[in-house]
Amino acid sequence: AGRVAWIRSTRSGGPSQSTSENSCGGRGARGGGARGKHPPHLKGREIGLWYAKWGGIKRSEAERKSVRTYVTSYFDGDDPPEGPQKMGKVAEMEPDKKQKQEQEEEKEVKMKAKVEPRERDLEYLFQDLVRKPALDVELKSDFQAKAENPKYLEMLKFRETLPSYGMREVNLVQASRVVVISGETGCGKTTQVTQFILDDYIQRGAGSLCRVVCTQPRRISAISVAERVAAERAESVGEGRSCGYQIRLQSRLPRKQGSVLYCTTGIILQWLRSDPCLSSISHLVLDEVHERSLQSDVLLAVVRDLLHSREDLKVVLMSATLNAEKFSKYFDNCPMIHIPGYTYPVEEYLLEDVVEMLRFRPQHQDRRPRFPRSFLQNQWTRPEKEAQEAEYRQSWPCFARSLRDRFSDDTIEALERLDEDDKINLDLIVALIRHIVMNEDDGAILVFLPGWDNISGLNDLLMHAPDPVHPNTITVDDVVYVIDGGKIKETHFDTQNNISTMAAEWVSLANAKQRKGRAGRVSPGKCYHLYNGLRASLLDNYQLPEIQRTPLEELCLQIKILKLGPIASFLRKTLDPPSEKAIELAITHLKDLNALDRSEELTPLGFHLARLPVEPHIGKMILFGALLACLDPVLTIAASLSFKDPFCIPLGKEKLADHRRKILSKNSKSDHLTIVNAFWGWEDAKRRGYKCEREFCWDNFLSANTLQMLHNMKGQFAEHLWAAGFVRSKDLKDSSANINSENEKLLKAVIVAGLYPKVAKIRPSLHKKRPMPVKVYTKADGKVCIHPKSVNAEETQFHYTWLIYHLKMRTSSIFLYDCTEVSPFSLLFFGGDISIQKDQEQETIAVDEWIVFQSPARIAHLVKNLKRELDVLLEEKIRQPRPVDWDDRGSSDCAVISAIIDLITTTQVLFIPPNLQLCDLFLQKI
DNA sequence: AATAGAAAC
Repeated sequence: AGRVAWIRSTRSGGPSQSTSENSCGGRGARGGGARGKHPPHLKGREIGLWYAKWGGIKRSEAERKSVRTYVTSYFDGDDPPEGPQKMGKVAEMEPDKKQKQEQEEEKEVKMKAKVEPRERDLEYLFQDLVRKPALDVELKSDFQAKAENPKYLEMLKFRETLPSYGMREVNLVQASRVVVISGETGCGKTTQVTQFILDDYIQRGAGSLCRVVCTQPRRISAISVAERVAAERAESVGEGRSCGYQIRLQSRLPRKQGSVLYCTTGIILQWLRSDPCLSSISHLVLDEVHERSLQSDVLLAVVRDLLHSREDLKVVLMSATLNAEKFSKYFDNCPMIHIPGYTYPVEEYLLEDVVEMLRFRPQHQDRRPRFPRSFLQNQWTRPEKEAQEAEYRQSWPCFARSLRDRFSDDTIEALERLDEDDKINLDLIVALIRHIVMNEDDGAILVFLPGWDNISGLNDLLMHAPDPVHPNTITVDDVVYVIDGGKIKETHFDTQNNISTMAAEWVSLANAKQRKGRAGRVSPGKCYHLYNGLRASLLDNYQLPEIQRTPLEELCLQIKILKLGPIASFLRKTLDPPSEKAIELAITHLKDLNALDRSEELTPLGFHLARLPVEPHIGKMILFGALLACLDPVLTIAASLSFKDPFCIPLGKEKLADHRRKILSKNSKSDHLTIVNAFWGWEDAKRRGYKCEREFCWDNFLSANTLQMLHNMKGQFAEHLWAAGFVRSKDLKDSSANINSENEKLLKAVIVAGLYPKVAKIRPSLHKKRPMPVKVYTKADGKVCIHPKSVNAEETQFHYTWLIYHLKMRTSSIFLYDCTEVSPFSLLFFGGDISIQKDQEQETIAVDEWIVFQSPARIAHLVKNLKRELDVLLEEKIRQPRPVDWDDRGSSDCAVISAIIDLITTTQVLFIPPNLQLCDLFLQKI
């Protein structure tokens, strides 16, 4: 033994990886241009509808109109299928206004109707699984030919050793509409079940009737499983083959009939928008349902309803063994198949065993006076956890007594001491690693720790340890020893205080089992759990499902656009529904955002927000970026907020990385603009060649992979905006969409437009001589902290007293993870409702009665009027998406928007009373 | 003065 590595614990227990192979064009397989082919921006059902109209199928005028209306619900206008409407046509379209209005009304009706009869008539267009006898024959003979293929046979020899292989005869999948297959990692169910289904059809000469889609929770697994399956079939992945994959922005699609597609769960949820019956799928296999991801829980609920209308659809749920029954019950006690897993035996040890074996005696970590445990504990402990802790403390004396006949008194005392401290004892882990290195056989050691601070701490300890044990890279197959720290970081959503939280919690039994399994992949192994027997007996079987731990805004919009019925009644149908309070909070929030109206229907804004693959706030920012012609940088910010920022902070280089970020911020006092600067820098470096790119990333602690992913996501957003009619070109660099892209103040205003009301107030430090960090407050939480990773964390000088942020989370305190300093004007024009007050000789203007500025009433009224005009204009733009015509300075849109942009851009301070110049500016612009 | 993980036609 001599190698050790740790990984941040995750629900799935695996080290995180991300791929972002170049996928410019992701869906590029569909080249446009060829005459008679659908335009490339159409997707799913829209393609079918396009062919229905343009592909020569004859239909009556009335039907044609209805089809068109459906399409126009997103692709507004009567333009030729080559692209979105051209601006030059606007004038000619004027007389059509009345017709447009009718279409609007018809759309309303359609959005409310659950199943539109005419839509059902069109269903056959998507019923792609029409039997093709020639294909059946071809597939069958191909399959028979494989029996001679040495590569295939060699693979088959391996496949036959998998536990799953034994179940290929059990054709319950065909006999029952829903089946739960349970089995542990390594039994091969993910790769084999899909193939058994497909090969069964092929052998029966019905290959063309089979299209298996298998969902995966992670992008990485969708790709690697697809590649594995293709290899087992002695094929390559993709085009025209029997196996392929699709993930966001990247796909290698197999032939449509007689094939297996591996995709991420989100892809299927997107498919449902254009094809609510999944009519082209014969078999839907949902893998890893036991992980209880938000998306898989939602898809389960959708599929359960779908089974009423799709009598021919077969559904397979694949789960770990522990809770397979729960899924069977959810699907009307459907049959279950269990596949025994084969792994090498792993010996398990609990904390008492480890302490006794090492004769470990904890040192007091420091000389701090010891506070009672209850005081040290997180002050926001949830009630369930509180009850569990009470039970633990109550049972401890009895448990300690039971240890006496097997363990020494010193060990029991050590256990009590370890218990006083809520933290993971790193000295114990070092001692255990040393023990394994000295006394056990060779093999890699994998340590599960809940967070960065433990990892960094253990790294330091090991680097300075006298024995030659240093962290190293290991592979899955190297692992023989697993040290399970027993904790896992979990986010929750605290509905009481309306805030997301993250804290280290005890693992679940499922987590512990998964971690243990890592030790027995290639040989017998050992697993050391760093919690005692009493704790082990109190662990939950599973973590709470994600749907109960997360804010629900985005999901609510999805439910609306998928027309799954009233939000609350749909959510109540899920396997473990979220609390009524959480649902209510999300709906209220969406109403405040003007995404839902009073009867919980999508507003025009809500409709566009639901179509964009981002959270509603970020979606709003994207729309404003398009309308205010600063598209490119705003898309960078949006992509980064909805994925992750591109910065890396390597162990031990935190200070340097902070410093480089600060330089990239160019004194903008904005994390968001820092990302924009980094992205532009990267694009520039990339243009100068691969070496420059690498150097730029290295120097600035940037991840090229993440940047590439952000780039691809930006392209996807731009495509959406173009398809919806908000911009003229698909190209996000198009000059008409970027007139204001260099305008820092306007960019900040657009960030406000998107993220409002996530606002914090800065209270400048009063020490004029010695600059002190500022104090920051929010309306709902009182004092909060700027996260140390933010470029504003140590900032002492601000121009304004307001910050806008996106992510706020309660960990050790409440942190704003990202923020941008913003001006009063941006809050006035892009924030909430304005009110004007006059009390005690003081005239003020306030946004949502919290953000208050002093202002002469005359100016306040001007601001309020201008804001009202802006709101009307923006609403109109969103209801009928059209790019702003920046060339026509006389048009009313241009005048109002230009006035506001001028104000935001040119005015340093709002109130220099009495500011005649400012008034003139208003009057002139209005 | 601190950084669980995953995901979108």
